Amino acid sequence: MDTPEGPPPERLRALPSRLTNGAALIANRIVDQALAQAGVRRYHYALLATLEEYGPASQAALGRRTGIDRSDMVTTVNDLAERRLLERAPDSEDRRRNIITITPAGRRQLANLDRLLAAAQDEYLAPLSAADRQNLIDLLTRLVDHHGDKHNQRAAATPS
Amino acid sequence: MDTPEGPPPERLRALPSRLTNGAALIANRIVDQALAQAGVRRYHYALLATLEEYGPASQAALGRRTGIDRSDMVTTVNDLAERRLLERAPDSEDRRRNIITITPAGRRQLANLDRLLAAAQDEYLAPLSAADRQNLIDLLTRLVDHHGDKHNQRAAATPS
DNA sequence: CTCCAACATTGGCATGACCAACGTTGGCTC
DNA sequence: GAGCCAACGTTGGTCATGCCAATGTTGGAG
Repeated sequence: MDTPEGPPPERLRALPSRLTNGAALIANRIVDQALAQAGVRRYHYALLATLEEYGPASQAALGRRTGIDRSDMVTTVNDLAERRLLERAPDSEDRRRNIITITPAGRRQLANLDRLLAAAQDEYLAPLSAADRQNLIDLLTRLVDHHGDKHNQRAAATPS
Repeated sequence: MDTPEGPPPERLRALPSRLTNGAALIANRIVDQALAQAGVRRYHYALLATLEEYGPASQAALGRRTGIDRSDMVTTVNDLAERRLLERAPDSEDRRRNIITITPAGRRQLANLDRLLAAAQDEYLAPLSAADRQNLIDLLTRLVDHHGDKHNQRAAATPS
């Protein structure tokens, strides 16, 4: 028949911000789907990965490192604590704090998630060669670093 | 104390999906802020730009070209019609359709938005050279194209 | 004339990324 | 010590985005 649709307008296709957002949509969809196989969402993975990498920490500190808001951190910790993937214990030295510790089960789940996530990255980056992928990572890293992690750049530039 | 925080874990920093998402967050924030100066959001710009580029069309067709969902299109058209930036008229030849047409005021606003948006892109891409920018655009375009616009690839690959 | 497809519209939903307020606790300064 | 401010965890919101489902209408194909 005729041509019911045309492709998106050039004006929009050329917009870097729009391209970035489109790619993010795709990446997030793939990643979410992968993590969903383990009944987990992105926040959960980020938290577990940070815990294993840095060791036990307070919720606030974890929030700063992952970029997760304090309030969202509460929910995330709740979820994972229910499943015994981590433990929340009051800090004896500072009773304002909860010390979050990853459990052995948490580590096992994390290993599983790493596997799922690696496959997801691969699917996302499928059309790119290894060199292209590194190139993309470099470019995006420069963008992200330049704009300081969100609007959180307090400790980033200000020594004290 | 000194620095209670460390940077985000390497595991997360290296994740392309996460980098992409981070960049998208930044880009969207900058763009939203720019468009807000004209009291407009991304959907509004996308619609106006598509209208000027392709001429009058039905809401459904515009939705397909912009990637805006039909239901969201209704709201977007409502917004812009209220401000007389476009006109919604029933199609005399197919009474199911509304033909959306950009107005002169709409074109003027669009020109204004283009200006704001160009500045926003520039801010977003600030740390990258011209070559880097083109490189990034190419890479992202390949990603987006490969994954077919979202999960909409009905006409894209499937004949019938 | 029937049946199905496309359309516009309403209403909803989940998520992500936020912000504000609260009560508690720690640490600092007077 | 008393008072004050900062940090903490928690609750309870907000807002836009990207979606999906159901409805009623209209067109067109058979």
